[in-house]
Amino acid sequence: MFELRDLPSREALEKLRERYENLDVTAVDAFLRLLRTGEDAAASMERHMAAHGLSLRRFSVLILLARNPDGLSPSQLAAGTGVSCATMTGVLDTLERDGCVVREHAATDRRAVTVRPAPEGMARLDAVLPGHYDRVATVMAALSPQERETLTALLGKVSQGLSRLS
Amino acid sequence: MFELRDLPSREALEKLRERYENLDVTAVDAFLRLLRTGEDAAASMERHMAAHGLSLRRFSVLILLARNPDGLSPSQLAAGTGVSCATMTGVLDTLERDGCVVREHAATDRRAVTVRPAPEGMARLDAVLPGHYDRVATVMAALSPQERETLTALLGKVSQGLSRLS
DNA sequence: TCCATATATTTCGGCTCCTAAATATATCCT
DNA sequence: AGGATATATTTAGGAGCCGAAATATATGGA
Repeated sequence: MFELRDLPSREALEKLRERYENLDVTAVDAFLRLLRTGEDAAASMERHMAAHGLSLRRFSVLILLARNPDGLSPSQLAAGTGVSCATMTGVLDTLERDGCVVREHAATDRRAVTVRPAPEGMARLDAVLPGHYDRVATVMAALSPQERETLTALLGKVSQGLSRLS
Repeated sequence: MFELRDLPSREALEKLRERYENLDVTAVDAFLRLLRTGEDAAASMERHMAAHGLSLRRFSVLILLARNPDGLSPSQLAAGTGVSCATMTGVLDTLERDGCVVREHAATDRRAVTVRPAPEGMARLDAVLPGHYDRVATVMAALSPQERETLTALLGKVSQGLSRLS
């Protein structure tokens, strides 16, 4: 048993290639490592957020609202954090229940809603951010400044590659 | 509005540092790029899997079972794919309902369950894998073999950094 | 004006994810 | 043997995720 959580070895991938000849070993290796590391990074952030009554998604919403104190619409927040409008409804329900945001009907367009930050939301952000930046610094301490630049650039190329799929 | 989905610019991060002096700009930049790319890669895979009646998690379970035709326990599958046992129960419910796996009580230990692959599960794997490997190759075509090695190595360092957090 | 079409948000049903608690079975110690 | 403890899995309850359908409101043209 060795796939995914324990990433497959090069030899295992070579063997799989006998069955699936279009399998590109170095490509799959890097891709699985990316999936795994991204998942672990997100899980680690999620744990820190949970200690302060937030989730990664609610945190992202509050970050956006901190920069836009006049409020944003649910659809802007959905686009800004990468989820569907239907999902954002549920996230905002939780944030509103906890007193982190306020929903108001927009003055001009009665279909639209304006979501504004509430003091509790900004307080949670202030409570969670210093520790968050500490943790990021700790994780990235394993890489030199030059290596961080390289990593950022290579991930950018992967993002470009992903956009070619659609 | 620019955070997270549109990653913040270097200037925006410099500005944030006035407020949070422990913010390490190159670290946060690389970390956010990692979160974003990992999420996009997973979402892209998820879409491909969905076209064949699978999810990323159910796919991972089937991959593990393909290499272990004699079956694995729910807890082994949970550990192998990185979720809790409680979550694995639900994943297996779906897979069993769809005829992709079979659950049997273990002969020796009546608490334990053995999950075995069923023909439908292996058929779905065969249907999904060639296209999957094609997609991975397409995404990674943006990187040279040398760059892929570098990316894998750098992500490995990030994983090490993550393990220092706990 | 009034209807068709477009837009903003929510609701609904299904899957996934978690922790904590419940259930069933093993095992170890006296 | 019998009871405490440990292990394997499931259940319960809450959050988040989606696409599709429902609801409410705007807007543009006949």
